Amino acid sequence: MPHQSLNQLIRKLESVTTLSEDERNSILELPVKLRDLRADEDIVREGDRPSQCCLLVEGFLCRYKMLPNGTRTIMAFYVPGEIPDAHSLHIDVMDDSLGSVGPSKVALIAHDAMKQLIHRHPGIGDAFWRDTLIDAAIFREWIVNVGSREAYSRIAHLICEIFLKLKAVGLTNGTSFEFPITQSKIGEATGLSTVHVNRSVQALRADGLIVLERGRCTISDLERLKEAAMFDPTYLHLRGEQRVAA
Amino acid sequence: MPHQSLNQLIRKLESVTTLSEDERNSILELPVKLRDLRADEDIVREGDRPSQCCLLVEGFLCRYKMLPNGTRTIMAFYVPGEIPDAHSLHIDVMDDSLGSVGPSKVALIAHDAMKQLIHRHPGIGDAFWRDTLIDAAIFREWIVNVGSREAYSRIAHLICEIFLKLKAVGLTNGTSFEFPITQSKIGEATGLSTVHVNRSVQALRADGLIVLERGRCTISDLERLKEAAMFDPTYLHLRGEQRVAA
DNA sequence: CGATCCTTTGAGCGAACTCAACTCGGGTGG
DNA sequence: CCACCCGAGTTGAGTTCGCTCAAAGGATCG
Repeated sequence: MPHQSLNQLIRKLESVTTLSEDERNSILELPVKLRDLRADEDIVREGDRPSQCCLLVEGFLCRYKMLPNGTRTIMAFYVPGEIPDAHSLHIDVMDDSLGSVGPSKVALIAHDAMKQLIHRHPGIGDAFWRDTLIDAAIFREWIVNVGSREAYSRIAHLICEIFLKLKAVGLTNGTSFEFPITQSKIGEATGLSTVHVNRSVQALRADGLIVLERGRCTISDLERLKEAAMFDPTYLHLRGEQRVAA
Repeated sequence: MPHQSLNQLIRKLESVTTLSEDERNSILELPVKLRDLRADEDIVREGDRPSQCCLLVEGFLCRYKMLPNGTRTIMAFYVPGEIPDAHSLHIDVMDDSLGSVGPSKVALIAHDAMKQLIHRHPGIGDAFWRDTLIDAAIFREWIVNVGSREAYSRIAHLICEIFLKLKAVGLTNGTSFEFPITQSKIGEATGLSTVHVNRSVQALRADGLIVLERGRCTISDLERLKEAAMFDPTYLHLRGEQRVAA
């Protein structure tokens, strides 16, 4: 029996491409191994040579690097349906680490199974590639974010992005959504100190843009939040319906 | 007669993968159209839907975005042999722009020709993918750079990276190399003001790490420069020989 | 031989940082 | 069941890194 987690993957891929009935079925036949993660648990680490991919089913993951001076930089957050280490199919050594943000569930898929699937369905391979390229576009936007926006906008931008990513896979409730990212992690992702993140979040709240509480975020005024973030959704390369909503 | 520019492409691909005799020959048969660029000329812009790829032959290119407030962020520099917009084969709309840094030469290759080449030689397709994935790894490292390093280290890191990229394709002369990037562009790439770049560069010079003059850079003490940059070359995914040198 | 772009220098300012302490809520073990 | 503890959030005060504004030297090139 196909695991339900694979539906998440299908929904994700369909947020960026079109899949045929046949392709959907083949995805559902992938053999997966479920794994529960506590908060802040690593899945793969810098230097590893993984032989399987990791499909996120529940919770959030993050990609990060440590500098020799001890600072951690988060370079990406992932939401259910994504396969953050799909690139390990082509590049052997990990140059960064992948860990859970809060408690999460992942489905592990052997590289061999992935390769067979892609070989039998080049269209699915294209979908993965498209997704990987979008990931790269997101990295680029993050360079802009940490490099050129002020604290207030950086955080606003991060929230806009996560909202749209979640919305694309149907995990939002109006403008409210799960948000297990602590302020200290927001800091590691935006290049700001925890203290300054806190003050900026308070400013965003005071301006009536967001409600941010333990584990959950609600956007009070999406238009003004996007404006504050100088947010342009082009880089997410969403398909028609999703794009309009952005 | 194959254009000499294609040898550059081969050298580049061979810095990250292995090519067969046959594959090399097919690359040399690609039809290219040469184009000369003045400094700061755009090749493709945000919103474009290119129908050709751009192989850099001479000079430097950069990838950048403009924010509504007028600031420009540079997200990557490219050196001869690279095809910065190879991803346009799979993603239709550009979400950023590509322009020359100094006067440069590029070879334009139609998407159709690229697709045929890749179709006939899946190994070359893999090489392009591998290269694209390395590009993504470089974006991630740039997030770390602008997000977590201080000005002095950021600039040192940028210089280490460009040095190794040039070295991988044989465009260095000892530790000296072409460097057409102005201080104001270093600023746009590191998220620093021109003035502060200048002062940091002076500090790097004073510490005896680099000699940076109009159009050329020489590294005086690579070890100490790497240390100052907290530079770890893993993310460049160079092959054996290159890696050792790093 | 101006015109222009790049680099350099000075001075004052401000965004974000560090350090330190205190609050709050949830979980755990005695 | 309560006491404690720990992680997350919050607040204050002083500091610093990097910014802005402004102007003055070099290159380089029609």
